[in-house]
Amino acid sequence: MSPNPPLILLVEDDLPIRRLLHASLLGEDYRLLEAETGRDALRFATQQPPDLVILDLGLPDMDGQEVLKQLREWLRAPILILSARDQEQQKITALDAGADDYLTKPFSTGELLARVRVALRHAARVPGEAESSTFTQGDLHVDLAARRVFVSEAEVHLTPLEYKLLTTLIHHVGKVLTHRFLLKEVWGPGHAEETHYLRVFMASLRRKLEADPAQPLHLLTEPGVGYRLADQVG
Amino acid sequence: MSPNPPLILLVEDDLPIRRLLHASLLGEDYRLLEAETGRDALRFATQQPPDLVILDLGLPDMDGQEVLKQLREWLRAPILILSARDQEQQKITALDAGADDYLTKPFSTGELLARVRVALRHAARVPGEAESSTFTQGDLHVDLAARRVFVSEAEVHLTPLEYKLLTTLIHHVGKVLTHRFLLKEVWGPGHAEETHYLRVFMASLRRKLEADPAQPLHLLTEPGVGYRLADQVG
DNA sequence: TTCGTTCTTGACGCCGTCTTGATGCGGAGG
DNA sequence: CCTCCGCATCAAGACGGCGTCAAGAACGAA
Repeated sequence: MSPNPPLILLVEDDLPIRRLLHASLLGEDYRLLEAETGRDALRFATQQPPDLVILDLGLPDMDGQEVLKQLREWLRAPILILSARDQEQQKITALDAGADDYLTKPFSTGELLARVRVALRHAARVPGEAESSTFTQGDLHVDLAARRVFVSEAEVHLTPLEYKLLTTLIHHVGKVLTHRFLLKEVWGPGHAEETHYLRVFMASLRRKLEADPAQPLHLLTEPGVGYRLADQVG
Repeated sequence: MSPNPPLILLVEDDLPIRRLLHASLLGEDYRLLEAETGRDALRFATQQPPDLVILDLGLPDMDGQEVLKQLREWLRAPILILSARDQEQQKITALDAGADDYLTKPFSTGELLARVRVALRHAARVPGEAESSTFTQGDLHVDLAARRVFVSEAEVHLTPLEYKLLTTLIHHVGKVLTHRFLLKEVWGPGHAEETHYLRVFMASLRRKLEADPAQPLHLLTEPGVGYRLADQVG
């Protein structure tokens, strides 16, 4: 899932229903993108890929099934269909075209929200795409999902701040990060000036991660500026 | 998915409906396992873990919601609920308890089959790892389906919260789980800050599961972060 | 109701982590 | 040549987190 509150694209031309859904969804800490037409829906989805789509089949400008197909050509996020009429064949067509769920109006918002949770739960399981959850560089290996660090196969224990500092460097491999930036990220904005902390913890990290802490291969000092995590082992 | 035709566990006590579903499903190249009671359903699922479960909530011997919960404690396969009555709260409860879809009788078999295809499509993405209802690590053995725990062949009794805590760790073996996460999972979102609970229960679990509770081999502490279940015995 | 089990809550001592100060080194500039 | 400043390293103390014990509260079964 993208950044924290999941982004939902709501495609619905009927104003009262859209208002209702708007209220229900925002009450649950989702971010919302609203479209009234199929054309808008496709454009919005491209510009800002949602984590879930709620799609009304009865749109003014194009066939809902067509919108569904075009979205499914590239979008992996779950798609939940709304429809005014309870036609079996339409349901089957939509579900086989890649829809993940199908609700017939009138529906209860409680049920809709529950089905949204189910769909997002599924999406969370699908791995792939998102950043790979491990980082490897020479003899250094970090499993970000498990929060574990290895040097040449041997596990190394890091304290919370050591780990936070290391992952901050990992998220910007190869780039020089200033003292101020690192301090803000790891210790919080209130400690942006305490460069001494950095020295102590860089020393500690080097002792644990570098073969020769005096000749670091990974954790490099940029004099007068900050630190950098090497993006290729020397 | 297991060997080729997916195995579906059909739990339904009403004979006419079971006959109907039997015919529909076999016409689509699925393998079928049929149960009339909740007890049978749980037993069959353990003996031969299915790729999908179709579960009628109205069973003669036990509450369908309870069957759902017990299955979900260890089974990852999608579960599709059937119900005779269209009660909103029941739907929401089931979906939040881990059900993947919910159909109200009477339903069309065409729609059911389409929803089965959707569910299996989802499951297909989750990469393999043969489903197992047991967990073993060194001298620790847990039968998730039977809710029983053994240490070196000897059964150990765990209280409900101890067991929930242990299974939560098992579901993420090798990963560090934060205090907040464990508290939310075991005690509910309302108690995410009461880290003291965790200490008490980890101590209690270690007393029961570890040879030397002061030198735990399974239940490891990550100071300042959380706990981790060792994925290989030291 | 009573009994037994489980969960909650509090107190206390220990240990790991973070903070902080002291010291040494080396390069740049006067 | 000396001084100053930034960087690295070490060590000690403060602090909060962690494990443990135990008593009280809540719950369910008989």
